Amino acid sequence: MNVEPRLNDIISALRGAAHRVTAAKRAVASVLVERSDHSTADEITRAVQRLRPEVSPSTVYRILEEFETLQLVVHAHVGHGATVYHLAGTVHGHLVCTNCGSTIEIPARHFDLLSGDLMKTYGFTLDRHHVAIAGLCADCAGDAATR
Amino acid sequence: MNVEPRLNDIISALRGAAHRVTAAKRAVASVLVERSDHSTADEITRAVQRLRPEVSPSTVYRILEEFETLQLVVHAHVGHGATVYHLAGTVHGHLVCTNCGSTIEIPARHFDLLSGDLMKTYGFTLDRHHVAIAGLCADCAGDAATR
DNA sequence: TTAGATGCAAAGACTTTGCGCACTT
DNA sequence: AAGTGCGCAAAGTCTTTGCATCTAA
Repeated sequence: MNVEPRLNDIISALRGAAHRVTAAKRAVASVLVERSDHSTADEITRAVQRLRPEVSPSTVYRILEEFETLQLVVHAHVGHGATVYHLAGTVHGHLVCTNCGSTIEIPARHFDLLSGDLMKTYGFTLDRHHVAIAGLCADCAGDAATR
Repeated sequence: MNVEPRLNDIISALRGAAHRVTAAKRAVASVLVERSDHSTADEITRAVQRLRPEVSPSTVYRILEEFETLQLVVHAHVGHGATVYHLAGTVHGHLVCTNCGSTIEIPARHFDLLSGDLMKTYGFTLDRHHVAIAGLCADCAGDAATR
């Protein structure tokens, strides 16, 4: 018992919002729960299709969008690649290496200072769920230095 | 005399790197110089075509890529939309409102603390040119509060 | 002269949309 | 029974690529 609760939370949220609970939604939800990391719509689709081969990509997109409006899921844009999705609740930022493409998740508290600064200076409300910072990861920076 | 210098700088950089100087590159360069703000490839293409209608979008993409490798231009990904490009030299970050889509340019110094923090904690080298922070601009945050 | 650049058109990657049938409620 | 959700296929947006031609050096 460690993934079940979240799955049921999602189902409950759907019912609570008077949205229908379908096989496709269950499958997407279970995939999101079992993959704690970020996934592209394509990765999610392929994982869902292992459970239910008939589910189409467009359905996955529609379900992800629905889950986002219910605040069950958040997405982020990490550089060139496709949009990535993950369950809400684990609020964090992303460091994306522009060289090797790897993504590091970091706790939201790293953005506390910046957040306050931007609010004070520009009245801008930073969205901690959605932050993606580009740069070089330690490995790639090292490579560059050695090269 | 205020746009000429930068245009010539670009031409010089091309020559210095033994790259060819063509009409299309001149047109892209002059468009980049006259638009100090960010532009998508499509906007740049349309502006270029006002000068030289025969220039194709693919050429613009290729030229932008070339200019990036020469560090004359940098790009950033601002949320859902297309990649935006601007001349290098004005190092800054971007605040992108997820509600109205507006972009605010902010000086790189806002990222100094975060940058040091990420380096210390993760060995991650933040790319100040490329940072796009999502959130709500002052107007949209106000609207949300009022609504 | 000749390597590199361009224009055009086609292909690609990712995402959205239209439509009729199926399934949840 | 009623209406939402789904699968499929087509369209859309942004970007890249192949190829024959043209051009800067």
